[in-house]
Amino acid sequence: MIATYNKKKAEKDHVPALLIERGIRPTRQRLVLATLLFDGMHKHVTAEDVLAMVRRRRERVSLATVYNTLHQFTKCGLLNEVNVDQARSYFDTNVSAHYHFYDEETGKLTDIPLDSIQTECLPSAPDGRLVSRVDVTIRLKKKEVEA
Amino acid sequence: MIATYNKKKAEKDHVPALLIERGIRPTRQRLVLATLLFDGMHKHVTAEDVLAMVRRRRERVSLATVYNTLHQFTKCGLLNEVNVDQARSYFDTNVSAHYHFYDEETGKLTDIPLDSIQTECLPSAPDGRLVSRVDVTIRLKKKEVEA
DNA sequence: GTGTTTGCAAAGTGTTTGCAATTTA
DNA sequence: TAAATTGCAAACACTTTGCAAACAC
Repeated sequence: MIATYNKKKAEKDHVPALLIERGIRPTRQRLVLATLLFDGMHKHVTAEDVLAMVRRRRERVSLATVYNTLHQFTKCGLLNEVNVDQARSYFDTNVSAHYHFYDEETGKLTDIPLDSIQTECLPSAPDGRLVSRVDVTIRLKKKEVEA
Repeated sequence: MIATYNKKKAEKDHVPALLIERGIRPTRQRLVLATLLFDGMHKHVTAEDVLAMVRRRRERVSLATVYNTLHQFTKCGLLNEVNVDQARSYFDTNVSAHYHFYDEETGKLTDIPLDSIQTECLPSAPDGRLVSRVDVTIRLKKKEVEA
């Protein structure tokens, strides 16, 4: 959460560079999405969220392109996909190691800084596998008791 | 994983009791599913997996009923839903506290006993919320390097 | 110019639902 | 028999795909 991030400069320099240095062509659509997503604030977004942000800015990117681009950004490490709800995909602009609160009622995701959790004693990966990622999700429910 | 579980006895006594004591009517379909799922071996299944098991046994339960029943069983604590892949829902017959390896290539889930992981220092739930569950998934990829 | 990317609409996937017929207690 | 449950098929929500037009280098 870098509150005093210079957004204008980010748009002019960092964003195209971000794509180019990962071998992604900085097309108009990709720049729109990268500018919206990588503004210095961490976000958890769905494809529909992104489309809504695009339209709020009076830009035009199709839903198909939003999906394609989110997956490209994920593949090259600019985004993380978060699996908490089978019904929809969340993408996290915070790609550093951290975990999540997931509010089952509202569907809201919140970051938990890594140092709040102790994860030294993780078992090692079996046979010919490598650990790709460790996902920790603390699912939250209403305080009212019910099962 | 209770290898020497007496399946015949389970079918005759435990399975209907399992449903009745949770206020679920032991209909033919529910008994078929409960018998398949709660045979003493822990399983990670999708709705399609369950339907395939049903047919292998020459039983008849519709896909809609499989879904309804899996959700009922989940609601009353007989199953746990596992969120690892946005494309499909997995249900876990092991409802005790434990975590998972998820093989991103094969889609296979494997249990990790709780004591392999150290989770004392979890942050507490915010505001008016309670922790519903803590999900820990260690995602595995092929050993071959590729980002 | 040439290969890449886009947008649309159509297809696909897993899941849920409406409702008449069936089953359970 | 009254209420709950089932099965089918249609509806659904989200996501992916095929392909012609537009674009980037």
